[in-house]
Amino acid sequence: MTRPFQKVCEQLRDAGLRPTRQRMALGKLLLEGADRHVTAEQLHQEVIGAGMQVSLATVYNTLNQFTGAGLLKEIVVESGRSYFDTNISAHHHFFCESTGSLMDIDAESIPLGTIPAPPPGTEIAGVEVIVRLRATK
Amino acid sequence: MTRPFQKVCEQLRDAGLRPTRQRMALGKLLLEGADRHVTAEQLHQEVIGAGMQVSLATVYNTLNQFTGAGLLKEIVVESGRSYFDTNISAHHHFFCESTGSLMDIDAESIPLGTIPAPPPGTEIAGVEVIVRLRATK
DNA sequence: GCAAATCTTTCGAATCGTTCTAATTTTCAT
DNA sequence: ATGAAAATTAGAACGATTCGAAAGATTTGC
Repeated sequence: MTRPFQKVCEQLRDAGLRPTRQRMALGKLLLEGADRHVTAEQLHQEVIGAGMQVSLATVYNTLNQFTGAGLLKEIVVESGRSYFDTNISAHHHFFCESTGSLMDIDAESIPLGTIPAPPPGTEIAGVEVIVRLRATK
Repeated sequence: MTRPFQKVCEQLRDAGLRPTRQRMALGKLLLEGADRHVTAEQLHQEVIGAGMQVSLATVYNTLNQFTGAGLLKEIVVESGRSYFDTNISAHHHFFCESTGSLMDIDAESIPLGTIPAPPPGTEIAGVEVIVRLRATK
């Protein structure tokens, strides 16, 4: 039997992040199990609810570190709120403004034609498609 | 000779907005001339610099009203900062994270394949593509 | 093993962009 | 002109995020 959270631990080490108690706690919530979209506040509630002692500032720090290390993707769909996506493969999103919910769209589901050449001195870092939804009345 | 700002005035009336002094001042900056991307703070500086007396709160109110009336589009590319685009036709954007600058991409330049059907109870309100750029070193 | 050096976490305060509030001023139809 | 309705204002309030300094861990050299 392998140790339970060995994988998370390795992911952190590979990313150059020490496997501290709070990073492991957040890593367990984010890096195992199904893909999810979380805000810092949601994740803080969740980790507190699990009986772990982690400050909101550390949740922010950790989300930013994970994102910098490529373990998460940040998604910006509303000014004033950041979502973090545990699905780091290239893909797109539905965003429902009325409910604030995000849903993944596979990259292949929206074939993109050629992207225009970027301006001189820049290169393309990523292409994201957001399909905004409204509730039908 | 036609009166200079008649067109802006009509646009406001058509949108159901009274052509007040400050809305006219902002309308002149936004609704005539070339397409542009502005933040509330930038626009406030600009209108103040032009010698007009307009509060920041009014700039925010007006940007939101113009957006609601379809005279502007709001673009979200960074959490914590909203851009407003005077180009209201369907189109996409380059966004350079290092400089914070936005550039338009014609809708035809990025042909989108079929968009997956939206979840039940929702309909597509819009599709936006953001091509994120980084500076080449 | 142990202590020094380094990295992390923490909490509260600070900051940012934005919205709200209540009072004043402007606009428009009469 | 007059009065009702709408708009503007300054500043307070707000939520999300970041900062800063001190306290707490972890690693490294010995």
